Amino acid sequence: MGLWTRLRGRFGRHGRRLRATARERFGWQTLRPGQQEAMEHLLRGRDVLLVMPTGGGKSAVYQVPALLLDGPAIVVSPLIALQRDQVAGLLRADAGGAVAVNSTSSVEAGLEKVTAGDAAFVFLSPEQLAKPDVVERLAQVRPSLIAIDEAHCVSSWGHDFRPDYLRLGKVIERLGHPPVVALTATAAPNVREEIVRSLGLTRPATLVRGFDRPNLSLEVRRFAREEDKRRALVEYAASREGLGLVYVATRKAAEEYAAELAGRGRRAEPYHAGMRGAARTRVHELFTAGEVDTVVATSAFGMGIDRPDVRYVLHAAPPESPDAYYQEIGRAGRDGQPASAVLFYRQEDLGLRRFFTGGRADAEALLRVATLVREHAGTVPAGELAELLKLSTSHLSRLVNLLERAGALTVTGTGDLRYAPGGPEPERAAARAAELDETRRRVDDSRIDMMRGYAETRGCRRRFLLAYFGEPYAAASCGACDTCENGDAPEPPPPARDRGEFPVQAKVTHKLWGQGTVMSREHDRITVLFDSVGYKTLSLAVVGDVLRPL
DNA sequence: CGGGGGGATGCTAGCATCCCCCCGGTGCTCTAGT
Repeated sequence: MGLWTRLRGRFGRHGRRLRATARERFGWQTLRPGQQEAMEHLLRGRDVLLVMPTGGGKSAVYQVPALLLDGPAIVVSPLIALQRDQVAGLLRADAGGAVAVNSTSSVEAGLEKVTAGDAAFVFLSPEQLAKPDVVERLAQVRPSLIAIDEAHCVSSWGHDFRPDYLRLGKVIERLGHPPVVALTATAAPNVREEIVRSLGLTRPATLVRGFDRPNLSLEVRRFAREEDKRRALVEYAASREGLGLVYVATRKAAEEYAAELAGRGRRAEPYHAGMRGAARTRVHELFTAGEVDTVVATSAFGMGIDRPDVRYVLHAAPPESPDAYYQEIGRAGRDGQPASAVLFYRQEDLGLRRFFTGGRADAEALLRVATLVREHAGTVPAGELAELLKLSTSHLSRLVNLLERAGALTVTGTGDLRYAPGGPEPERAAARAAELDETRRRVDDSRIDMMRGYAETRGCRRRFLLAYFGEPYAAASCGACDTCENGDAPEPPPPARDRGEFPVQAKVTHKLWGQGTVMSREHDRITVLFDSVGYKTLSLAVVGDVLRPL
């Protein structure tokens, strides 16, 4: 029997086994096309990147195959609250046990449960997996697969806030690289690429499902004065029926808006990371039970919330990227009924975002780390180095991540630092590391530019967003955004046969900015995503000599 | 990057203007003390 025939035979059997397992162990009567396809890839040992909206059944994609493979499934999850919810869900099913290994209970006890074979699913944060002994214990039980939940965190948090996210690639290697599935609700093409690169996924099957949300109407209201914007937003939220979310930029604003809405007789609650744990839990529960009209929150509120009937998501300030914006407005209208996403926009509000992305890696600290590790022939425990340099461990991790990418440092299996044999001189390494950091900063900045582009476009907003995510949108007008409705939207782009030199998705090269990909095309300009500087919108009239097809 | 608060100045005794400084978002983990 030829290889192809055998493969096809196994492929067919997988489908039936998967559906049977889903039905018998979890009680799911059907599997959606994207789900089953992803599961089949995993069973055949292939890595998967799955982009699917929340509520689309992403968790099922690793849960069902895990029961058909030997060994426990490792699930990387960013929040302890999410780990708890997932474990509770699995314990209700006939799923072979589940445990969360984190600081809220004994790590040792959790690991023992895993080694004893009492857990088919183990949930951990990237920080737990940064501990060599934890990874060692998990390697011994030979995991069946690894799932990275909320995989966009690799890109959005890995560089500064939670640097252990950038170390997951090494962890996957050390666990023997079983099939890996990275799951996220939204990710632009370059974010997808970064996830794949950073996790070290090999030839992953990339599945993107359910991106457009036609029931979500899009609107931007522009203001010159903060005061006017505030009044308009409160007016909107106070007069609206149904459950709503208001996203604000600061904790203070969350308190103020919530108080103002409460003053207007609404059941409104603030939510941000500065509140006590119990108060946050309370708001979360009120929201889940539908016993509140509006939650006014910073970006802290979102992951793991699951109500299908959110009728509006308002933004008192733009978030740092269309990725974040789409994620936040995506929490509205999951039931398929009409819902609204309104951005209350002032250009000045982008300033705070620019401040947040503006932080650069300390060049001097990079050099000191590189120099010290090099002088210390052999390995240096990261903890000792952090103490010596008076750096927090997370700050040091951030520097180490950059120096590692610059080819200067390696991190040993026991978590110690070593200068890479044949690596560049510390000065060159530090300079290269600073450059890598600067590139990331430029790309982050360009995402803010794209957020501004969304807010200020006179074209169809839906087409703008979908183009940003690399999703073609054929219709001339979506009919459900403010620009389409009030007739501002200009002519749709030229038809496919008149695509000119730079069609969407074409690879191009720019004299200054190097390689890029055409993301969208209007009648007179194109937006290109460059590896080195991020998104740039270029006028076709003047692009002449500097841009060429690749 | 932009907004808000506080203090000093400035022109004429109370109020405007300026400048400077500070602040701003996401969570994990480990430890010490109740």
